[in-house]
Amino acid sequence: MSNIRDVAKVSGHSISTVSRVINNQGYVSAKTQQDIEDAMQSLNYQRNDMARALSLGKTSRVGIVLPYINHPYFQKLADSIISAAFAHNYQATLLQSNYNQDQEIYFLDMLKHHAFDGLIFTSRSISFDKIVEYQKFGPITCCENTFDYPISSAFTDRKDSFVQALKVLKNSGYTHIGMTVSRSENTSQSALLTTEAYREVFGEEINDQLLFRESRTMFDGITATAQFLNYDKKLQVIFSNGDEIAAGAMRQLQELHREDVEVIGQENLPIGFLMNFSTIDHRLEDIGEEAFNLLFKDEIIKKSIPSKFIRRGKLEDPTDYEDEIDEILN
Amino acid sequence: MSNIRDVAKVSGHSISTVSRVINNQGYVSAKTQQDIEDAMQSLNYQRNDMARALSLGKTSRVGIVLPYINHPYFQKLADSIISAAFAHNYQATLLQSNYNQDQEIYFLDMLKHHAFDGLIFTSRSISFDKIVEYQKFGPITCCENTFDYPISSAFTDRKDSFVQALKVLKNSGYTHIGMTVSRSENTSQSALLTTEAYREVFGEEINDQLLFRESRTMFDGITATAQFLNYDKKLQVIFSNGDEIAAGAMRQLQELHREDVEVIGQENLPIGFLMNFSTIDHRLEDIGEEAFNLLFKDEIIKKSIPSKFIRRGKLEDPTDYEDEIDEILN
DNA sequence: ATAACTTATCGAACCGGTTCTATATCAACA
DNA sequence: TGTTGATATAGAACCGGTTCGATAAGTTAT
Repeated sequence: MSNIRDVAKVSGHSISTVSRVINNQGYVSAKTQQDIEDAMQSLNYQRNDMARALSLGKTSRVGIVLPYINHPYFQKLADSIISAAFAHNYQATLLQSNYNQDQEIYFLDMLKHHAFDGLIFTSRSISFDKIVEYQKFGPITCCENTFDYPISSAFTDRKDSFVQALKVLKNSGYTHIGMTVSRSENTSQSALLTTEAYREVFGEEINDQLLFRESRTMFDGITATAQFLNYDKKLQVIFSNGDEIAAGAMRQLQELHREDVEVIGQENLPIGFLMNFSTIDHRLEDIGEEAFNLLFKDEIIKKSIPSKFIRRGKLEDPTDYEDEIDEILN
Repeated sequence: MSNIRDVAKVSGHSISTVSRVINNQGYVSAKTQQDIEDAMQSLNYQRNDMARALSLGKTSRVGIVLPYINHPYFQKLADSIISAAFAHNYQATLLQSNYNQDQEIYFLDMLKHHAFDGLIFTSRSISFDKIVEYQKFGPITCCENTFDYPISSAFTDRKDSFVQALKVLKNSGYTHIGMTVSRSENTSQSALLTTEAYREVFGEEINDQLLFRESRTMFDGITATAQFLNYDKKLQVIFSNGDEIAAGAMRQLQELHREDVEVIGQENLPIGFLMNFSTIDHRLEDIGEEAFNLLFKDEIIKKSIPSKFIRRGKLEDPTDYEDEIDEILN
């Protein structure tokens, strides 16, 4: 494998001139250009991006930290980050943490070691303080509310969107509501926000029997549905923490011939359209794109993106079917 | 930012000795070790992985070329490659091609430019010859049959699995079958294999009205279903080219109250379980893992992985529910 | 006593780029 | 005719690691 020095030698020009030819930048005469191109050709020269990265102090790569790669929520978010990165000539690498703190710190160390130009946390288990501590090694943004911490972020106001959806339910006269929430120790506290929103709208704590914790997969949706119906035969709504959980709930309701129960999911995945349940669209496409764009801004910016309640089934709004299809396919 | 030379100077030892301490390898006395660690501490030294990569000639990264990031098939495949890579201390970067040949060549050029140690094609639009041409720049594997080309690969024998599934249908007395196939110009020719399998099992060409081409999303499943039923009211089976297409078909069948029609998907995604249709599991987890492992073998290896027909609905087999859940969740 | 190892360390070369500074030529301008 | 600015090129320093070869001291075996 030949390098820039070989090309310089063979072409009879200097290294810096060869560099200028490679980068097509600066003054080079037509003849010199030709000499050098001939030399590159005959030596079968290929530039080395590793050396380039070292010299420039820039990798053109960002890391995306996510707890689970095979989870629809994070897949959708990661997709939008990757697309935004690609549009700016950056490559993106997926880093699965399993919500393991050591693993997350390992990824932060990769930033410290210049393996990436920046890091995006879609979710995390470590504290914001830890992230702040690592900011001196490179830019970091989060896809969740970072409150008073000096960390750029793009996120939806989850509590607000929960309150809105619950108000729709309340106004429609629904009172028997079961809720599923994610891992309670999750630092993003979306579990906490869910119960807070319930309290705010209905003026009381949700009954513990109608709250299903640690919900993550469609099987949790199945289990939760069974639990709710076992406790309350008059159940009217299942408010779940994700479309895949909602899908599990839908299936279980069909199994038990309780299609009268309304289901609400989150994230607006295609399955919600297929199985015809309502969902809260947290605009992950926008969040991912923003999270990338904020990475290289000089100031700390926090961008709150409004979510959208998509009503289907009995809650259905008169909406344009074509629009909805476009929405789902992006 | 301090470097290894600074550490050497401050600690009063040589660069090579510092390097040995950093890598915890080779002879270093206890006192020297301490001196150097103190110096690293006081200088807040952090190693630079870019320089390391250049010096070692190894990036510890692989690229995964896939046409669409937000497609369940490729997501599942990419997940398994990323996991396998991570287990071997490699990072993986997703490279979306949109089946654009220039884009695919751009990714091959990245391999040439040492941006990756290897490249995995989950699917492609360029010819195998082009891939062979680039092998001199680094290892490349494919997730499809590479036939006589000297390219390592992990794949399922699709035609064989199609034949098997169709035989099950034939033996059960089904004859009115609609089929959806992917983009016809797809070099992986899975579209061609589908119609070949039909011919082999039923001894005749499939009726063109019962063949839906360019099928990719659940909306294609909806459209195809409408087309099939419009042509043949006695339709019994929809044999689709993916679970998301099958899901669209299921939804449309429900809409039209034609739940009597059986649907067969491919890939064994959770949605198949949720909506209760049969599917061909092409073992993407195994294919992805193998595709990574083959990357760094010295010889060309082609690994055919048997697929599995998962019967649900009217085709259901007595299977263990628990096992199935494990399967879906991995 | 000396050969043969093991342990410990250093210096220099190397990986392959980018970029700053210096130098030189030539044309245009006053 | 000297000054200025654009064009063209070279050389060296720099980015920050790894590693080979040389040297030397201490230990063990014969």
